[in-house]
Formats: sequence, structure tokens, C-alpha cells
Amino acid sequence: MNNCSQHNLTGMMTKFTSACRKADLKVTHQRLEIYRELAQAEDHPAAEMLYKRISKRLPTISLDTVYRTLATFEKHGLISRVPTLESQARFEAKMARHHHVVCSKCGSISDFIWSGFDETHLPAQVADWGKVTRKNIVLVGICAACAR
Amino acid sequence: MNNCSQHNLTGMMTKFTSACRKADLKVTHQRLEIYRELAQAEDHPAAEMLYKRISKRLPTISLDTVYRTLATFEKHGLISRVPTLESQARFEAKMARHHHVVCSKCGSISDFIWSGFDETHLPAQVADWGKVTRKNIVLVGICAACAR
DNA sequence: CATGCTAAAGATAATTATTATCATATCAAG
DNA sequence: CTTGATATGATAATAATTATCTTTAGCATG
Repeated sequence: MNNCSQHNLTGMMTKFTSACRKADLKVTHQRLEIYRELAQAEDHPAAEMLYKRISKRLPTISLDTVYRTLATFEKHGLISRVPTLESQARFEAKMARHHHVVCSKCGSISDFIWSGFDETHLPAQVADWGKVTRKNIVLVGICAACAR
Repeated sequence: MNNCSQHNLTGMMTKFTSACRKADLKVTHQRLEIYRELAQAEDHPAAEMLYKRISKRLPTISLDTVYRTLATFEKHGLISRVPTLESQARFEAKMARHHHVVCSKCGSISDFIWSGFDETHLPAQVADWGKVTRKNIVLVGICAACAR
């Protein structure tokens, strides 16, 4: 399981650029780097973590830019925020349908797919609540590494 | 749907007290009030919110105590933390199996039950990951109130 | 290819959320 | 009641995120 290696990076970058254009977002050096870093990452990094990684290549970038850019991307549906139990927000660029397992010991997050679930329709009572736009499963447990 | 009124409060309080004793937790005035407030709440309040509510009755309580107490309760399985997309932790005392819908507009969280899902077994690939202890569904959407 | 409008970046600082430290107060066992 | 351990409150520190304001840089246009 664990975060099957993402399609191809260049493909994602091209799509990203055109999505930015369509959304009237300027394609800046920083945005490209932030998106690239997130698209490559397989660990659903927090803003701080992305900042550290990007800083190596782009030492002048500010943490603030990372936060703002992630918020912008999210608003435009280019990336998404992973539901967690911690108080630190975590992100991913992978937009294909999938779900998450989080290790309550080390905090690592992994992906898994479950099309059976995706296709099932929700219980009737949910319809009364409103309009559902996303269905996430969040499993919590102890990963194999932490178990020993 | 929306948070069916919790069993009976006195029953929950009695259970709570004995659970504390069993876990070697002192049954203090503050702990009782924090638990009571959370058990009554139907909105999955954050620590800050609980603090405000409790302060009315117990003006000397400190925010810090609320945080520490919630952490203690959670560690002992007396309450649980709700997975959200925000950076503020939210809690609930209801331990019966249920799932959550969150409104991406107003941030409100509601419960729903789905025993069909609870009974389904997870896809095989998850077993390789480790041992799952909790299965949460987090639906995101726009609640009826926000829709108009 | 130069220019100007506008959105984005960086610096700085403010907020918000949460956690640590330590002296004092309180629970519950004897 | 007294005692010993644990929890609380006060205070302050840290972590996470967001706001403000000036400067910089996309990019559409001439």
C-alpha cells in the first residue's frame, strides 16, 4: 500500500500550470516549487515540513508563503487537506479518490483505496443534513513498524 | 440526525466516576464539570469553547486545566477527539460507534450512524499496514442551513 | 522587448492553539 | 484528621497559523 508512486511528476506539473492559468493564479517560481515538493511527497507533509524541504533549494522562501500558497491551492481544489487528529494541518497533492490510515504512535499517514466504499451510497439520514462533497475514511491504528 | 440526545446524563456521570476510579484518576470537581459539560454538548466543542461554558459555573477554572483534563480523558479512553480539517481540536464524550459530517462553511459537526459500514471488513491491503483500532468516516459538505 | 497593472512574496509581527513549570491546594487512603 | 500523591491555577513558553504592509515579479499589452 503506502502511497503508490504518483503518476508522473512532469505530467502533474503541466496540469498544475494550466489549472493555475484557468483559475487566474500567477504561476510563480515559489508556487511551482511548493506544488512540486508536495506532489513528490508521499508523507502528507505539514506546512512547516514542506517549508524545510523547499528551503534547501530556494533558501529565500518564507514560511508564510508556504502557508498562504497551500491555502490558495486548497481553495482552488488543486490540493487537499488531510483530516487528522493532530492540530497540525497536513496536505497532499494527490486528488484521486483514496483514504487514509494514521498511526497513532508515530503519526505517519498512509493512503489506501477502497472503491467498494466509494461506490456505496450513504445512509438516508445524511441526505437531510445537506450536500456531501467529500467522503473520507480515516482509520487509526498502529503501523507495522511501530508494532515491534 | 444531528446528535441524538445522549442517553441519560446521570447515568453517564456515574459511569464516568467509576471509570476514573478504575483508572486511578482522582474524581475532582473540575473533572466532573468538564466531563459533564462535554457529555451534554452536542456540538463537539473545542477546548476553548468548553472552557468558556464551564467558566460560567466555575469561574476559577483555568483553560490549562481544560486542556490537560481533556488529554487525560482521551488517554484513558473516556472521551475522543474528532478528526477534522481545522487546526483546532474538537472533542466528544459519546463513545458509541458513529461517524461525522462536517460543514465546510460553518464548521459545524454532526453525527450519523452507519452500522452497515461498521460491519464491513476493510480491504485486504490495510492488514499489511498494521493493526487498525478505529474506523472513522468524515464526510465534508454544506449543511442545509448554510445552503440557503 | 519595454511598461504598467495587479497579484504574490518577504519581512515583521500579531494571534491563536497548545503545552510546560512550579508552587499551592485537594482528593482519598490510612 | 493527617499525610502523601496528584491535580489545579498562575504564569509563561512554545507551536501553529494568520495579518499587515512594503517590495517584487508575473504577464498582458503596446
